[in-house]
Amino acid sequence: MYFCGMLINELAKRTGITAHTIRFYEKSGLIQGKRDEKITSNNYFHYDEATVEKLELIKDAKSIGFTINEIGNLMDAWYSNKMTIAEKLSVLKDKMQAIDEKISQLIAMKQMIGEFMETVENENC
Amino acid sequence: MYFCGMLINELAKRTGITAHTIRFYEKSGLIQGKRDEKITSNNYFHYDEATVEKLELIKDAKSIGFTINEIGNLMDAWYSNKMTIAEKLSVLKDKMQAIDEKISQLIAMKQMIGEFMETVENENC
DNA sequence: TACAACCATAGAGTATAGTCTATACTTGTA
DNA sequence: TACAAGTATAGACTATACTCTATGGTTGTA
Repeated sequence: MYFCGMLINELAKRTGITAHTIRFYEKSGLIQGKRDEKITSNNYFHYDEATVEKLELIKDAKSIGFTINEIGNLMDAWYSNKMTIAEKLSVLKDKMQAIDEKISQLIAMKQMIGEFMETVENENC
Repeated sequence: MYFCGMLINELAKRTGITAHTIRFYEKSGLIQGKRDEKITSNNYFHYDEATVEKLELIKDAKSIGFTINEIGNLMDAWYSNKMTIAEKLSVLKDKMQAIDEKISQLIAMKQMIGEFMETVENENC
């Protein structure tokens, strides 16, 4: 038995993301499995530990509202060699700013809701 | 000329939301225009200042990632009389918690990106 | 070697949140 | 009064992000 990384189902179990969704992410360019040229009987994709990490990053980024496209850019800055250091830093700085903006908006909304809760409480009197 | 509030196009101008999208929100139950029973020649909807405020709230809530459905619940707690004070407070508290969670996740992501920026910068050496 | 479990690909289907088109009636203005 | 501009409704269309089904081949185990 020859093993090079893991197949899609194990990756799914490891990350809690379904094989279907993993294939969707692969088609979207977020991750890339590798085919083993020494195996000719099938064309199964093999995934490494780095892919597990990438999928965790994708989960985190999605949960805070980044789109697949935005995550793709972030991943390029993170993992690929297609960008210069300056370009990478620029992408990362942009994301930082986007996050700061979101935090500000969330805090503003918290304030609004907090004020409204007081109003609602005083309806009692 | 008889005026009761504003028609959809003025509401659109006031809020920066297109008439199409406003109708979509109306169909989704987020806002409600009123028809003037004294006018029989048409069935135009009339909107008041409160609707302007609601649409601003919708914009804010959307920008921080709330869905139409979630915004609907929030608006019920905010404006409707269908809920008791305790129910309203419960909805608002839930939203507060959801926002706190999002803020935590955003801060965690900022940290990750920050650490990664340092790594990228050190690739220079 | 049967056969359940696994893999790949293509493409259909779903949910959310709009966005646009067509149709038809109403209003305001030159 | 013509006619451009505004309004309502229904329904088609788009984009995003999955999710599922169908089909056909491969692997592992009893």
